[in-house]
Amino acid sequence: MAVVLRPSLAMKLMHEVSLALVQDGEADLSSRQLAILLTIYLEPPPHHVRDLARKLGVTKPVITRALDSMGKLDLVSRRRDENDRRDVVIQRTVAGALAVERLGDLVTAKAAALPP
Amino acid sequence: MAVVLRPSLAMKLMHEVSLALVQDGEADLSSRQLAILLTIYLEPPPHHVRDLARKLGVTKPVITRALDSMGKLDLVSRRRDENDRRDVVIQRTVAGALAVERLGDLVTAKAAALPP
DNA sequence: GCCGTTTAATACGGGTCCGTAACGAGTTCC
DNA sequence: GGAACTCGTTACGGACCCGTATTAAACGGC
Repeated sequence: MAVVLRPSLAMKLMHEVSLALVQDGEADLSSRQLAILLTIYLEPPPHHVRDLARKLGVTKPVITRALDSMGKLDLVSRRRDENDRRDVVIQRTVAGALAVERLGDLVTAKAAALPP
Repeated sequence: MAVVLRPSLAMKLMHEVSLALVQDGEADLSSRQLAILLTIYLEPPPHHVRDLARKLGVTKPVITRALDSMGKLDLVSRRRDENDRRDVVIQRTVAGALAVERLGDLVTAKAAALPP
């Protein structure tokens, strides 16, 4: 079995988390950027633009631009694949790993503070 | 006690939920809009523009515009307060309640499917 | 070597959202 | 009744994101 979470508590949790993310005004990631970031850090590498586009059901330019934005924030980085130089391998960064870890801690804390 | 959720599981949960929201391509709400929507539906009324702006730490035009957008989607509605006609009271709608409920069900389902 | 395929990136036009500033309507206090 | 204030909205210029279409580089079969 896994995590037991009634819908009313799930909504409360989403509320607390979304409020906290908006209030600190830090990240400012779009929902797609967040989905991309979490995929990169939670699923096993290697990650390519085409895979992310297919997985999220969006076009490749969406991924390219999101990587540009998150790259500026040092949340991800890119490297040419030397075996097939058409490919770009998306890599994790220390700052990105920290940001994902902080998000996990935030959700955990909000979940622990929920009423019974 | 409340919901026990290790950080690694919390991140997995966020990942699943954000992926599902992006993939179905339905709602397309910004993070601020989501925070506003959940506040309206999970905290006791009445809700006013100024309160939401203060709670989220954003300016009032942000709230006005978010209510415009979500009003077009029939997720919220507005009404003048007859006691003080400067005030606008933000009201829930059936479609909005359904959307919030669906989100709660989604999070619940993803949580239940998490590994132990 | 050549041509078709695949990859990521870029150009473009359109839409949305932002914060600051200004605004009109309504209330309060004297 | 008039000044000061509060409330929500709108105007504006700038930034970001989107999907389609196009591009340039690289690969692979022949």
